Amino acid sequence: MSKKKLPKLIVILGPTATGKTKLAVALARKFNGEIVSADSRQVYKGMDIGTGKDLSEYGLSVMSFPLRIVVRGKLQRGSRKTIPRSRVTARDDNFFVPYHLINIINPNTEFNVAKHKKLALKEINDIIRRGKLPILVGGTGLYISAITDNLDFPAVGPDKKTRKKLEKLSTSEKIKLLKKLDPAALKFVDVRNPRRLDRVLEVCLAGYKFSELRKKNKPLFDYLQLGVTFQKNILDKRIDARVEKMIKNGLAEETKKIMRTYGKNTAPLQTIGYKEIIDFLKNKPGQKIDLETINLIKIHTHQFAKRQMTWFKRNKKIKWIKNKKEATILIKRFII
RNA sequence: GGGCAGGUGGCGGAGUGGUCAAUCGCAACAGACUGUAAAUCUGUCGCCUUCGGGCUACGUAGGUUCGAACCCUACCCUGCCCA
Repeated sequence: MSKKKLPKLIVILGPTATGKTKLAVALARKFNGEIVSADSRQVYKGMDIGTGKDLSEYGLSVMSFPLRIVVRGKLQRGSRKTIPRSRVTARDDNFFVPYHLINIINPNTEFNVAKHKKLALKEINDIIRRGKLPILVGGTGLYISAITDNLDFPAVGPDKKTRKKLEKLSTSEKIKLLKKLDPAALKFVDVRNPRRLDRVLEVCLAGYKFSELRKKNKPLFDYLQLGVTFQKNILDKRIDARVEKMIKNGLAEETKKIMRTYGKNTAPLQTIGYKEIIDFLKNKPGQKIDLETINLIKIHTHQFAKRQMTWFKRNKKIKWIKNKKEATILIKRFII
């Protein structure tokens, strides 16, 4: 019952290329909402094409207002005629929807779940304070879970020094060390995954027990999770079309630009779409992206979408919806 | 027409008489996931199975051998070179 007292939060999730943004924007318009992104890559400035940012989906900003006006139902571009303001109406199905946590940092800035959780919480609470409905939208399962499950992150952040030290140890030495520092963690930590093992040791070496720190807290929101997806073969086709579009829109140029300004080893460039292009350019600098590379991007995105679904599938609270109508019905019922 | 190289599991590609249902990579399928998560990692991967094993397989057809993907013969196909 106390759950009813919690502020309401809508979550729109699903694998890549399913039209989450479009749906979320439409729902935001309908329910007076604002969007908070839960996407680990769209936070980066300049990574637009490859992360499928599609900022135009959010509608007309105040700035672009004079360029697209509707007069008697007809759209006029850059009309030079002075139209009395009273006669100008923005297309009321296309007004701007505020979004948050997109384009917030440069690619050379470190980012992670804990940071995202902190920022997202702030944005969500601000939206609630403004009397609007927060809509969390994205495909990064962990980031969403951090908010909905109110994951408790250990006080120790990434530490370069300990990571350097750990580099020198072999896996078996690391396991031995963990056995000594936090034997309970051995039960659930995937020691074959170096990244996981290192992180756990990082926490333990800072004087904590990873097995005790890692827990879920009481929920902060009364949330409704809506999932959008497609049958695998259809989703793959959507992905393919999207990749083609990205290439046409200049993904290669975008990649080069980031490489130039931040260096090709910038962490966020380890993103599907960018990394394949970097590999290609390494072998054939200056050449036009070939079919093989485009195909690789498609395949890697298919695999990514599958991984996303693996994550979402075990979350039984997600209500998988087919369209905006179903979403609307569920939200109406939820926000009463 | 002649010479050379080669035909192996969905693809690439090892193997060159027994320990080969066949290393490995890719794809595919399934899964894990608490500070890199579009990342990272794990399992399965000829067919059947009561999980002991059984069956069919390395271009095709024969042969040698106790035993062949591996040796021999013929044929078919592919690539390169010479006509």
